Amino acid sequence: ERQPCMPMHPDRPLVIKTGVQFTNKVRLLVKFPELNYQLKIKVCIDKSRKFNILGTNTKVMNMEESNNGSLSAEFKHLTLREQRCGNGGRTNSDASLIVTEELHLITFETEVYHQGLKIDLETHSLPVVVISNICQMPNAWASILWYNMLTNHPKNVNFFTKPPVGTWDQVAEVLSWQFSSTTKRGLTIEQLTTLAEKLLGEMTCLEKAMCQLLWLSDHLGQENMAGKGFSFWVWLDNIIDLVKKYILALWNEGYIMGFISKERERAILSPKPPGTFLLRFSESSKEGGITFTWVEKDINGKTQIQSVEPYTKQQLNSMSFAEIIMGYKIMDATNILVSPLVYLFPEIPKEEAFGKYCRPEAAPEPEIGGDPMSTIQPYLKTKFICVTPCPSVFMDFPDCELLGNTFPGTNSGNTSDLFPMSPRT
Amino acid sequence: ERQPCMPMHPDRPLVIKTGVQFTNKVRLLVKFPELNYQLKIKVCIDKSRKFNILGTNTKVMNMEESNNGSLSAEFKHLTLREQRCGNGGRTNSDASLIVTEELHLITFETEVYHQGLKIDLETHSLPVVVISNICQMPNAWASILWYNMLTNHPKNVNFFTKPPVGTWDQVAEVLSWQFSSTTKRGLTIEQLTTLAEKLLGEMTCLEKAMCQLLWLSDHLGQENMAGKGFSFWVWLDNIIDLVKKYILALWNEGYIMGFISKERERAILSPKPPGTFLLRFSESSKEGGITFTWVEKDINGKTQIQSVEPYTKQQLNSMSFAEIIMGYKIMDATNILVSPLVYLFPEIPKEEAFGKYCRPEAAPEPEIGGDPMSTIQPYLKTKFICVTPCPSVFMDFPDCELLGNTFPGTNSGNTSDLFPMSPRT
DNA sequence: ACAGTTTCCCGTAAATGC
DNA sequence: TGCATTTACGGGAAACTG
Repeated sequence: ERQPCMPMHPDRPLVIKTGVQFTNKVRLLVKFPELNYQLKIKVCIDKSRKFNILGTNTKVMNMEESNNGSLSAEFKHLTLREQRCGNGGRTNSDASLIVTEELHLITFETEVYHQGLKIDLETHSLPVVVISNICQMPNAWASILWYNMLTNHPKNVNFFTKPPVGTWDQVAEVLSWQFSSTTKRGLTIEQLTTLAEKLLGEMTCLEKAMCQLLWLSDHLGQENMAGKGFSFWVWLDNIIDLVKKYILALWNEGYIMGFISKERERAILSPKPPGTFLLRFSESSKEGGITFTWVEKDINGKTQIQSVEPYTKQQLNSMSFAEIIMGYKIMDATNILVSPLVYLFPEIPKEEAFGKYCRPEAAPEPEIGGDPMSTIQPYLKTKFICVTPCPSVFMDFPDCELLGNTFPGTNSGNTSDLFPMSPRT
Repeated sequence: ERQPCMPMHPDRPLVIKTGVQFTNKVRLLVKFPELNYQLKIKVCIDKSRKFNILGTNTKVMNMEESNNGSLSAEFKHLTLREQRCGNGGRTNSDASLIVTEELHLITFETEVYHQGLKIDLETHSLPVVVISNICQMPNAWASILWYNMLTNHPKNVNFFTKPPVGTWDQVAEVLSWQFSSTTKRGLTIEQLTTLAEKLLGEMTCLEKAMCQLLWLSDHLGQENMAGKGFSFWVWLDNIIDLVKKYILALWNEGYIMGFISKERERAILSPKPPGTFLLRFSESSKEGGITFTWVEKDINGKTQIQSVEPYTKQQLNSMSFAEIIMGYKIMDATNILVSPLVYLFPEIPKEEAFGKYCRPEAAPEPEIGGDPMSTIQPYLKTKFICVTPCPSVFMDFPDCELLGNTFPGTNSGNTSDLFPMSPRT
């Protein structure tokens, strides 16, 4: 017998969320056709924390048509439920570990009778991490990656009590794979270098290659994320999610530089003509944001590097990023809108890069079912244009006062209705 | 003994969703202090469809401190689960009714021994509707409203096999109450009249008052909603939800006319000066939308009535409606933005009405943690401005072609990344 | 008090049943 | 096949619990 597989989240095997169905399969590697329908397999989970497996947890092995007659048993619709003991609380034997570093084994047990002799057989999955909420996925998945990157041991559930260090090369490969496995593009050397600086701090390339990375609670954890209260993995996962759900085509095209430090950004943009811009991810936002940075000349002819506040999934829901780029305008003192974005770095005209990803402008057209006799106009189509007003034109928004009060958080919506500011008199 | 109460959704008692906790309470109206801790109550549900009650379903009555010593038992953390029978399928005795019209009774049973005589006592809740998904709530709640509007019968579970008709006056009161019970404002006569026209078609006021409304499958159901595939109740519920979550303050102020026909809108706006506008709900969108309609003069001096495509919750998430109103612009042929909105009907300057609900403009400010030595600019704040470009300036968006292809649905997001249009050559 | 963790449950999407 | 209904589960928020 041998290693079973453990799909759940399609892209995140070996992480199981309580209450969510998972599937797994055992195969008998040695062929014993005569045992067809003879082996009854039982799935269990280790007892370090008390989980119950719900669903049909015993099954008889049978021959796979597809796989040249080897015996297998597939368990579907299994779920895990934590058994809170009477007095409550976690029944964790190793309370020193946080949940996402706690490793568990799914075991498969059976008995074979051979020449009157009972033989107990047992095999198990690779270590799995059990989570209770999807928000634990990024860290759980990081644990799976770290384990499989650094050991071939099939069942070292105490791996994280003393996690081994990894080299930057190993980490870089794994990071790039997070992108290449779910999009058409992995990470470039430049992108990886930016991430390395984030994780390792400033050092030379040679040093980086030699450097050994520590696990979560150290370099990859909260501490190195400048006390922002979320781990590197959470930050990166949200970016991967942003890429997959909102800007996949642009990412696949290679239009998104993404990971680039502000210093390097300035260095490569400064020599470029005004209007040259690049796209990069927000470094500070946990939820994953993307922004553009461009070169322009100020009134004195001095080169300026500008960025807009990063766009989040929230905003990308009502407008695609390509459309935001194409439509973005700066409002000048005479209320004229001009786009500061002309060439995607190095020198691709923005229309060439993003035009094809914009939906066509809808021409005004009578509303369906509208009364042809009436002269009521059809609905006017609205374009949300992202505009950055120049300070000199704030007077165009008469009642919106110009306060120093900057609230850098994202636009959280409806609170202004619930907590109206006091009216001015 | 008497009627228990049945909270679940705070505002929607008597609707229970399977798998969601609910609470109920029985009180003994006659005082028998000597029975304290003597009466064991059991909760059950009728057997018309087979539901199981999960949770602690027996409890002993005890004295309430708060309620001058009457006996009561409160059941918390109860949930309902449908027991699918072996062969699958609904075990509904009355298959003619749709789920949201199927009424069930929660019963409370107990036994009293009095002078050696066993007395079975039983009471029950008002009829409840059991749903399995929250999307069934609007129709389920409508059933509860209809039942309680038209009968005092405590347990007529077959009510909807032959639902009685209601008068418009009754319906109007209930509709208004849907607003007044969760906001500070019910419906005006004008708003109710619009709804009446929607439900009853064109008729005089006198006729309306006399008119009797039929239940769901007839006037209040899909049919009268012009084959749009959703019931009046779903439409109205989404509007109530929109009001509560996104425009509560504006609603409470009475700024939202909301329910007004396009004809009446034209009639009241036409005599008004250009720039006069009103706010009304979308009539065609299931998800609840709100738009503004204004008067303007075209180049020939002719009065025009214009509306924008309604804003949905999706869009109101990233920008409050007050801000949308304040910022909305029409782009003229010279790229100048002008606001067509000046006076909220009848003649309230828009700044006076909506200014206080706009968040203050944030002045540009260095990013926290930014390097003071560098000349990298802080993030520029973005304002999403809703702009309606005039046809003559479509050339300002060079690669967004002007096609006749109008897609009236809401902006569903990221599809443009997944299904890019083919590039032009 | 507080942080790590789990539970609750809406709302969308998919699956299922009739 | 199509429609009615249920199930699945991510994600935000509240509740829990040492």
